[in-house]
Amino acid sequence: MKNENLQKNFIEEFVEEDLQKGRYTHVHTRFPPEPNGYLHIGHAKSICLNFGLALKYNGKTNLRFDDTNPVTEDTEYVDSIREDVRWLGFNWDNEYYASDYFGQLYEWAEVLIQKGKAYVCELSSEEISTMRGTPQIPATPSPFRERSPEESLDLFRRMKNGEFPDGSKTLRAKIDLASPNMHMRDPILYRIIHVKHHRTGDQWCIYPMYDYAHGESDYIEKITHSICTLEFEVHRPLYEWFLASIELPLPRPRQIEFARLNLSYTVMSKRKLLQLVKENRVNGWDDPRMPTVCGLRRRGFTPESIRMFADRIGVAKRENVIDVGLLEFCIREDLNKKANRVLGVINPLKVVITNYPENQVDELDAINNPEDPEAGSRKLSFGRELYIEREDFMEVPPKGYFRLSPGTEVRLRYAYFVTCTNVVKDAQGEIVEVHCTYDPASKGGNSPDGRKVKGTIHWVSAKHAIEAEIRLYDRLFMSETPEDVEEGQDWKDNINPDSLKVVKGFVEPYLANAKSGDKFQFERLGYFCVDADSTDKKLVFNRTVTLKDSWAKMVTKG
RNA sequence: UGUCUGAUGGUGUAAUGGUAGCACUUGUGAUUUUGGUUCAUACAGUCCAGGUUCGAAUCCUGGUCGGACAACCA
Repeated sequence: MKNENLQKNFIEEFVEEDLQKGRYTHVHTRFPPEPNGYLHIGHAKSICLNFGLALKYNGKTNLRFDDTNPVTEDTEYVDSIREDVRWLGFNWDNEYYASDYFGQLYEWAEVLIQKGKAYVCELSSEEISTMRGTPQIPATPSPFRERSPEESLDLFRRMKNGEFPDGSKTLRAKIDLASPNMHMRDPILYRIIHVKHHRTGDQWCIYPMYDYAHGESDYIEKITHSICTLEFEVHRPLYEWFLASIELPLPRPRQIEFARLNLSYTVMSKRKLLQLVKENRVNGWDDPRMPTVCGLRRRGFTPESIRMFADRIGVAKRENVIDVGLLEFCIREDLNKKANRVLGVINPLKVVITNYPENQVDELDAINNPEDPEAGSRKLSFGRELYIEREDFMEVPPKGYFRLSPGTEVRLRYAYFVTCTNVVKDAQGEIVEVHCTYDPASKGGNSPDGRKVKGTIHWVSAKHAIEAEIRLYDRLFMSETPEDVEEGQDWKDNINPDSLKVVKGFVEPYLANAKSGDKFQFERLGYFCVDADSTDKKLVFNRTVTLKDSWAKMVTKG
């Protein structure tokens, strides 16, 4: 941890240099989501970066909603974004909306027109597009390009006043039609959209484009470092052109780009995530298989684990694909220290302890968390009839199998040594019950004669256990790179049909009062959390992640 | 076949002209009342070719390969 903090990423180096050279006297960042979708783990990287920078350099961070397109945006998203950022553990210094600046942005647009740096264009979007040229061939000038500032100003004011229909006119910057950077070929600043805005209502019918609005919003908020993803690198000259052309006094914000997060076995684009939701491939944005912040939260991830993840993946400019295993590592790492251990059986097999008295019940001590002495201990009830994991019994065990099989002795965790004496099968030959004898002297899990057993397995008392629904989640995609597909194939062909299995299991009574969001380690199985669907009558658990399983690995390797 | 940008173990990320390090993954071993945790240990890397230099991952030249960009989206 100490080393990681000493190690500076390239953005921190820029920041320190800027501070040292006196370009800025402080650090002020912003996280600028568009309220048209839910935040995902990629946004979380950006959030940790922006807020982390402010934390590290004693600066500030704004939450700014980039709401310049009323067609796709909604307050529903504003609320979820706020909740997610807060949940991740960050508090913004100011909450702003690009729409707060529509007045100022409009005034500056007039300034640009007056300076002869912008004009009202009456070309349709198709015409603009075909006249834009290609990277090698320059654009052909709009016939309206040389129109006088006075005429443009008049038209622009009338655009604002709602005199023209959608799409009939735009305000364009007058830059460089031959620029190899397509963004400099007279980009659009304003378009006409007669749509109610989620905050400004019907006050405006012209809306600024991202390139124009973003940098000026940064300037208004006195942002020093405007951090964004790599695809905006090409936009930087434009970002700077606007600031310079309006002749805004220094200091101006500095845009710095970093490589967005890609995760193996995951799709991250908003469009694709929306499609998964719309087509019911998942159960909503907060489906525990989704890489959304709300999905991860429901899956049982902690804010700490996500911050740790953001910390470990680092920040750089090169394209990257992070192994989703790292995210799994982070949640295990965090939950290993925090989650209380419990016994739960998700694929039950009945066990009868034949030499255990019919109505006897033992109360046994169980440690809540060996990693945390403060967590204390609890009592476990033991009875004649139990459930164990079906995988923990094999009639014909392979070499190296430490668990229960005919004639072998294992430890029931915190309880007794038991030896399998008999197997009961149904007509189909399926094992329905296993009979064991127990050694009363081994109470608690140790034999006074010092004899050892290789295996320790978990169990629940049939009489005391609570039934629960267990949702076993696996990766949503079978392919490491779901978007890479053969001709004629679709990324959705890579969806894992077994990404969710719902089973009926049994858990110890200790969990009767568990609340939505509570997290536990089911010993030897994994980390589980109580799902929001859980009720007093019916417990529902989500499997967040399995434990590392070196036996399973050995088996698959053969 | 334009512009911008990048290239370090399997995956990420450091080293800013001076011993290529860290994490995850993987292998092996120890400990263990979770085949978990923890601990130890091992494998494995500078895209290529030239040049500058006592010395190059780092600087220069030329290649190669990857990514982004031609929405009235952000």
